[in-house]
Amino acid sequence: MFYSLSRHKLLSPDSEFAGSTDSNDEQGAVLILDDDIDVLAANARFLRVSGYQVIVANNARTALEELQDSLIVAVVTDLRMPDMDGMEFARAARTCKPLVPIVFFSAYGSVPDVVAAMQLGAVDFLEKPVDPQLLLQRLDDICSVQQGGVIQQRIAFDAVTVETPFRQRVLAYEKFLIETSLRNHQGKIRAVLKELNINRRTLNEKMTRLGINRDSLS
Amino acid sequence: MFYSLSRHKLLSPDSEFAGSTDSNDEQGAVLILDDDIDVLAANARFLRVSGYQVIVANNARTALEELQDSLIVAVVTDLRMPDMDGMEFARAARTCKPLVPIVFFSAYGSVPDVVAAMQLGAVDFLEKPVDPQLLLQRLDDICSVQQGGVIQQRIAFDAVTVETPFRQRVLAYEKFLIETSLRNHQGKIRAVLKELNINRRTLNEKMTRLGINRDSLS
DNA sequence: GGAGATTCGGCAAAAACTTGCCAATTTCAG
DNA sequence: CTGAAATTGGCAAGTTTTTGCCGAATCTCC
Repeated sequence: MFYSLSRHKLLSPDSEFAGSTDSNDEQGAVLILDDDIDVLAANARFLRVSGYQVIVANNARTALEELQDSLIVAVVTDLRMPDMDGMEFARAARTCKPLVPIVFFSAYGSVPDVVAAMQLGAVDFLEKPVDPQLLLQRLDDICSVQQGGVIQQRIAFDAVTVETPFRQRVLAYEKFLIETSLRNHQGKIRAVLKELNINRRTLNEKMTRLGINRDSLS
Repeated sequence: MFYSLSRHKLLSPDSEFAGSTDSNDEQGAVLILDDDIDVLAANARFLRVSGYQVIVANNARTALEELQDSLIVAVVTDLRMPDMDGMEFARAARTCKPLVPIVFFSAYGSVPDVVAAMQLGAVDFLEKPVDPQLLLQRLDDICSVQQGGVIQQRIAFDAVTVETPFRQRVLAYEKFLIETSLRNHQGKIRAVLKELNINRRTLNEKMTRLGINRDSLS
């Protein structure tokens, strides 16, 4: 349904995957989105002091641009905002970076809000005012490629795998694994080889067959 | 880490998967757990009238037994309960049926509660008093193998696939797909063949290689 | 500008996987 | 208990995938 497979060639639409960084490699930044500039600044400062690269935005549009242009490993966003709210933003963010972990926070989060956010693939939902320590904790979790990150990936991956025959599902999964690994290592084949523990020649072959392009991964 | 792979033989510990039914096949029941017998009865009646098979339980222990013994396609549980609460119950349920979709409901659900439930893989979280129509709606969604169900499956599947080399991940995924399909069709190879659109002989081979046993799937 | 590291892809042998055919077993409804 | 339907597995031919080897094209860091 999403892949037209002709023997050896897997033609796919362009897919977009982003993953958490691999700790010891060079890292990307955390994107914080909040329309309240004071809160925004405070949180950003705290995270910076704690060792994170931080990019701030006080409106969804700017945030989406940053997401597009910069290497973002996690997004923290307010839920209530004028114009585009956190949920809409997250939806938009998902289309360009299906895997980026998103943490919501809100002062008036209702149960349905939280459910919706989580179903959208949020990693967590914090209550405002945000406890900096807690936020930090969550980000650390995320960056260690744990829990949320995984669920995140799944959701993006699932979009491809419902109602598709076995072969194609497996191929899509292989593609997903390789692309994710590539992202996690900024396109370094060497690192992917090591992480996936796979023969170099085989990886090349698969990439060709699955139509994976080392460069086209933002 | 979970699989010791020796060339052609994938020796695995026993794995447990359960999935939503495949609509037109014979169906399982919905398990409702609530310590308030009146509410329990009301909801059960409503769902029965709406065409569902319903099994009720007013404590977690009984519910777990039912989950073990009966074919349950979805679980609806209260969050606050004496003894074992909904969260604990869900955790226990996950160990024996990692994939069964669980819907929570609670009168006093706080944001952290909801987050925890969703991270545990809940499909939804409804507020009490539960709107019967809404619950029905949700169950219909679940039974059509949509959203939640998928996320559910992923979570269970993930437990196996973090930090494992490529080959094994792919094999584990194949195994997962086959086992899931088997479950969804009560072990009918015929149906699996059709659903996965795979050669009969190939399926047999894979099952042998992956150590899948048609029977050992509760 | 150049040496060493990294990545790519052609080729061909080896290994692994898929599948049709056929017969044996098992399951299930009467 | 009996026959049809469902499921399995041995074999062998046909395909696809995996890999080692080698040389070429790039990239990276003095």
